[in-house]
Formats: sequence, structure tokens, C-alpha cells
Amino acid sequence: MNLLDTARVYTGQTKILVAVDCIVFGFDGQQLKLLLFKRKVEPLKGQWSLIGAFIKEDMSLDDSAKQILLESTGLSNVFLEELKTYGAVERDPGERVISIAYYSLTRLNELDLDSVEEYDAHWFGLDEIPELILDHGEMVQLAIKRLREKVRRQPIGFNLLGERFTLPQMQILYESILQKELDPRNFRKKMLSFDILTKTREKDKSASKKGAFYYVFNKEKFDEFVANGYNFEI
Amino acid sequence: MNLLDTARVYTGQTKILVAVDCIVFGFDGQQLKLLLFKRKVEPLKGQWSLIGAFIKEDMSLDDSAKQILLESTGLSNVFLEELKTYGAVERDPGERVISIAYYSLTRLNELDLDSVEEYDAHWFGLDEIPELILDHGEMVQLAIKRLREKVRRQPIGFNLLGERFTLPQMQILYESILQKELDPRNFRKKMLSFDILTKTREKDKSASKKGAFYYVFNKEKFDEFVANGYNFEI
DNA sequence: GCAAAAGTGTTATCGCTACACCCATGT
DNA sequence: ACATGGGTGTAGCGATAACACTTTTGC
Repeated sequence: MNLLDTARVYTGQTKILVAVDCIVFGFDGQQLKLLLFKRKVEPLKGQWSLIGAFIKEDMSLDDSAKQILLESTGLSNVFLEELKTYGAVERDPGERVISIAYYSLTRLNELDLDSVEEYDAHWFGLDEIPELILDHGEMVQLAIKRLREKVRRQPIGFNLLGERFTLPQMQILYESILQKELDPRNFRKKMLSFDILTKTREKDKSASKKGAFYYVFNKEKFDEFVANGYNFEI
Repeated sequence: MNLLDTARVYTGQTKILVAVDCIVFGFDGQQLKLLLFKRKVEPLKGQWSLIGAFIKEDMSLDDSAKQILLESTGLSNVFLEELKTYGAVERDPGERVISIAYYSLTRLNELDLDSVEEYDAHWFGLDEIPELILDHGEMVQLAIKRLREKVRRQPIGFNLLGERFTLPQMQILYESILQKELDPRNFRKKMLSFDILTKTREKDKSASKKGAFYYVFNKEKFDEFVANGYNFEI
């Protein structure tokens, strides 16, 4: 008897609708933002919601999440990680749906900020998040909490910044995520001590007259750092 | 129709089998153990596996996990937490099954050690885990990793000990989880500093002539500690 | 020349680590 | 009396946190 015969045992079991919902974080240079979508259809039309979709027969959870993100933001290759699975029986008033929540960190530019509006979507600051359908509000709160814990231990903040960035920009990002001010001397010292940033010769002069040097993320150093069992802590 | 449009209607969406699998940890006083079950039925008869079950229509994921644990160990009110959801398309060769893995920490006594054998189950030391079916081995490895991280930051180790315990017992538990020796002075100092243990007047004399004082877990202090945004680190 | 942000060093404190001896008791 | 595990204190080190001034340059 081979493995394929196991199918027999599964007959008679209940099948359930399974969905993926994505909490999409972005950073506009000033604060951390969350991408939400307005439902275009009844029921709950006009209410704010995370982006999500049902799982198709032939697609893994991770791939479904990736595809949702690609379709809703045009971005691929972004940081994407499972958050938690929500499975209360009555969580969806229509019919039972089990939802696997993912959160993602994306690089956001001015274009994105406006273009999403065409899809009835909007980037919200964390202090202006509207009421969300179902248990999406709960998902968002957990994602924020998880992000804060994670960003202190692993250098994932980079995913929210562009190809190059200045240390003051990065500090603003961290302050925005952690919701507290950081000392610039200590922040720079710490961040540079990991030795995963490379200084360039160019400066960003948009934020000051003196200008701040651009740095780029050094993937080789970073991988080495991870391989050695990293110890990142802000 | 692309993914973004699918939310509109639940009819016509694919329903999928959903299961819960439990990684059950126990501590026998010497080492951390894992509870595994031998499949009694074809196919895969005789192979080791985690305990699991399909989700029923009217039961939440958490409740399903609790029930599985109750049925397989007789224990309720144990530490139980979601680990990760496994959703690769081909992970189960029989038919597609999405599985939510939970891990639990249980109090284990000599009785349990033997009685589980009746159900074709066995407690394995972490260094003697046999090959497991499907992706269960992966689940176990992740659970061990998560437990190690978690036990350093949150005092969840208590769940593996009985009502009362001595500090040497507790140290052995932590050493067993973290797989490294700890200094007794530093360990006691640290553990007592959290102020969530209450010393009793009784001693455990089973392990030494001098005897070691029993301590009990102080839930009030612990809750207070948690409420203040705890900061537990071993 | 001045406003505005970038960039830099030192000191004090705290927590962790490492380490060795005496205590209580059953045999 | 001795063997066995229980229980304790301290000093050194490294990491974090706190803190203020100089530099650059566009206006």
C-alpha cells in the first residue's frame, strides 16, 4: 500500500474556506504607514479592510501571500512573514473562513502613496487607523507588536528603506516603529557596529544644508553576520 | 478573475482540509521530552507522528488543539500556543491538508511516562527523536527553536514543572531546554530577582541529604510582572 | 552670519559572567 | 567522618545610557 491510499481516510472530513490576509507596512520617510483597502462590494461595502484572498487549490500559503502583495502593490521580493492564523468559528459572519495573516515590509515612494488611491486603498499612519472589518484590527495590533519586537533583534528595518539611505533617515524609521526618540550618537554607534552598512560618497541634501551621507546595505556582510548567529539589538 | 476580486463571493471558492498538529513537550525531572504517537492504521502504520486531527466545522483552532491535547494526554489547562501554519500544496501525499502546528508544555509524572504507551505513544528525549511523517520533523525542530527563544524571555518554563519545585530542579529544566550548563549562583540570583517565586518551608530530600527547599509559583506576582511589561531574560 | 541638521567621544551605571567555599544531612 | 548535593558573595568586564558641542552649507 502506498501513500496515495491515504486519501481514503480523509473522506468524510469537513473542508473549510481558507484565506490569507496581508498587513502591509510602508515608510514614507516620516512615519510608518499601513496599507488598507476599502471594500468595493457588499457586504461591508465601504469599510476598511486588509487585503486578502482565498487560497486556491494549487497554491501554497506563502505563494498566495506573495501574489496578493504583488497584485495590490506591484511589489515582489519584499519581506513577508507569517503572523498568526485566525480560526474562530464565527469570525466571518458570512461563512466560516480560517485566515492566515501575514505581514510585510515594503519600500514606499511618493508614487505609491498616490497611486494606490485608484484601487480604493490608502496608506494610514499608525495613529489614524480606522475601524477594520472582522478581526483585522486585532491582526494589525499584533503585527505592530511583532514588528516592534522583531526590529529590535533583527535588522529587518532595511526592508522599509530604499536602495540607499542616510543614517538620520534610518533613525527616523526606527523611532517611528518603536515610538520613542533615540539618541543619535548611540544609534549611529550601534548601527555601524554591526558592520553591515557601506558608506557612499554621495550625500542627501534634501533634508539639510550640510547633507547626510548615503549608506547602502551590504548583503554579503549581512549574510555572514546572520550565519554567525547574529546578535542584533537596538 | 484575479485574486483581488475573489473576496466578493464565497461560493465557488475552494474548501480545503484543515488540521491541527500538536508538539507536546514534557519534563521528566532530567530532560525535556517530546510525545510522539505511532500510527496504528495503514497507511504509514507504525511510523512516528505528532498527534493531530482535522478541524471540525464548529470548533475553533485553539479549541481543537486543546481537545487533542486533552484526549491524548488527559491534561487540560496547559500552556498551548500556535507555532506556525504549514500550507505547502504537496505536504500531504494523500490530499491537500493545511495544518496549524501548536506546541504545548505539560507537567509530566512517572504515571504519564508509562501510561501513554497504551496508546502507542512514547516520550522521546530530544536527542532520540525518530523520523517523523510528512513535515512533522520540521515542525518539531521549529518548536524546539521557538521554545529555546521563548524560555529565555518569558517564564514559561514553569508549565513543565509541578505545583512545587526546587531551584535545582528548575535549573536542570532550563539546562535541558537550552542545552547548556548554567551557573547555579547566577541562575538562582536571576530567577529569584523576578520575585515570582515563593519559598516554602518544606524540602525535597529525594535528590540530596541536605534537601532543597520547595518553591511555588506566585501567580499574583507573575501577573503583576507581566502587566508592567516584563523583562525576563535568562 | 545665521539657521538647521549632521556628525562626533567620554563617563557613569548596570547587568552579566566567572569563579570557590561552607553547609546540612543521611549513611 | 565522609560523601553528596544545596546554598551563598564578589570582582571584573562589557554593554548601554546619558550627555553637549563643532561642522557644514544654503540662504
